[in-house]
Amino acid sequence: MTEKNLEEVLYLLQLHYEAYANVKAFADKFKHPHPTDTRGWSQIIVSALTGIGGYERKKGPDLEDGSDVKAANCWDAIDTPRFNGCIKAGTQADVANSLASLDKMPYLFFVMWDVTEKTKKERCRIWVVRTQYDQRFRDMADLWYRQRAAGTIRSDNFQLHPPRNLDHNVFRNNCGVLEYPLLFEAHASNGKYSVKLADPTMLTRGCCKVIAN
DNA sequence: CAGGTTTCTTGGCACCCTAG
DNA sequence: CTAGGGTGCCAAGAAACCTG
Repeated sequence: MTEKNLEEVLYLLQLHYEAYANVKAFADKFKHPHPTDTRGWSQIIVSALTGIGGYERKKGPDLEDGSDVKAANCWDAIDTPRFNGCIKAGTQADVANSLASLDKMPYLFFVMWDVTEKTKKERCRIWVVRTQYDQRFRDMADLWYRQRAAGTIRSDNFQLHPPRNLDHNVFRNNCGVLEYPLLFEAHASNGKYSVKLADPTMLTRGCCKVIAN
């Protein structure tokens, strides 16, 4: 996460914002959803930030080192945005349905677009979980996998509820309420982004903290 | 408000067909 | 036989829909 990385990320965030802002008037006028590709933009921005390239073939992980990127966009969302399918379950992968899926993955990145709590500035935040080492996260995932194995949970969709339009870092679900390591944050003021936080130590030492169970 | 479920889109890939 | 085009199915992921 060098200055060069941050410069590139800012440029991409700016592109993303302008693409959104420019097309939104037309999306509204013709009553279509805005065509921003949250997944695609998020993956590129995470690569720009961390230097970890994409996984060239589309199936499998998102990044070349086996990491995954989850994305959610609150701008003009109809429903409550959240992170869907954060950990593998019910898929064909041989490690699906257990913590083994986390052992194969160095990082799990969460990218969310929302607005700041008080001033309502457009914002992009990126959290990172070190899936192989983060014991609090693994405990929570393990609880979910065990409830699913036991039939208490029937869904394959592991969901996390992020802090939408709120200035904190707590993601919730019934298996654990944790504070997540914030890697990056940028705000737009009058349509111009600036970096509010970029903390590369989260890639080596970040850990979730238990807020409640 | 959490979360289960459905919808919609995209890309990979196997398979089939045909022209050369 | 081989290269290339066409097609249809499957997996994945985010957003929307819905329920208690």
